[in-house]
Amino acid sequence: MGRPPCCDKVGVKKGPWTPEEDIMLVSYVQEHGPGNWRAIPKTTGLKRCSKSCRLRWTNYLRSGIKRGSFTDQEEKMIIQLQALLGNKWAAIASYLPERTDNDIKNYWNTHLKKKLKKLESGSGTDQPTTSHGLSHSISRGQWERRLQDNITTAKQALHDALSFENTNKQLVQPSYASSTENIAKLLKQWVKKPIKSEESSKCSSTQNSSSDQEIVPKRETDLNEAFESLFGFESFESSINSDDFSRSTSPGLVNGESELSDPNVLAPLSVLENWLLDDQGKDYLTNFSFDENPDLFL
DNA sequence: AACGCTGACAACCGCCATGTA
DNA sequence: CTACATGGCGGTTGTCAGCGT
Repeated sequence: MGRPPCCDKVGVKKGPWTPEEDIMLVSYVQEHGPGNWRAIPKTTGLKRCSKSCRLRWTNYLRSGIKRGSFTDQEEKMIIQLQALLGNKWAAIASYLPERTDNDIKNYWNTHLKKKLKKLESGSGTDQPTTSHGLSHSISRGQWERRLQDNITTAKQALHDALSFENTNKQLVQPSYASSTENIAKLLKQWVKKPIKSEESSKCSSTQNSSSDQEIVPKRETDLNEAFESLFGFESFESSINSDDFSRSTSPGLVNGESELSDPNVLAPLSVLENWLLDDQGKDYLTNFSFDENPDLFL
């Protein structure tokens, strides 16, 4: 007997989330906190399955999420961590607190994979590589130098990320404290898009006009009002336009909401951190035997 | 202008792990 | 111990905008 679906397929809406749905979800989380996703469709009337709600929240609505292009440092760190951990996107994301695993995964698949491939072919060597990005047919000296480079870069990136996390640990807040700002930001993007689909026109309850020029301002006004009434926004625009918007929230909160206040969850992948951050780690890696540590990367 | 192609990314699906009654 | 509910994760797909022809 297979597992039953997470929710009834009948009557469950799929596809892109509308601002109205986002507002419903955010208001639920504001009230009850994240978790108990199964209860959301029942209590809010949202026609989304619990899983979809959780994903929407963790990937787009929760606080501390940085959108937009990746910095060089982030990119470097992803490459290093991917080489170390493989496609463990959640683990990689735990070192990039402002990015979601989904974002990192997408970025890897769309950008970095190609970039690395290009670099690899551009180097002219075309040497086969292991799953950890190290070439099979290089001399021991070369291998060690490359290893040293990898370690140095990864150490630096990891150190930066961890110090960033640490500096923000004092600022522990409920993670949904600024999710209204997240949704406001999403909303702003949304109102810029002309209505194309039937879906979109349905979800915008008050409009039945035929041109974008009429639709957009009206929708913005309506939703703005809905927003203010829900969250008491004094200045909707100002929060949207805040440059440092995402950093002003609570970065460092990845999956859990009070995780950072829990000392027990501060050390993911501590073995890796040790060898990345301590000089002894280099020796550890050099002498490391996968045969003796079969479970480390599982 | 119309069409097809491609890239980017949001969202879904299926499986697995864990918690609980 | 077992069955079930729930959440988490990684892979994959669907959609849409931008671009070239």
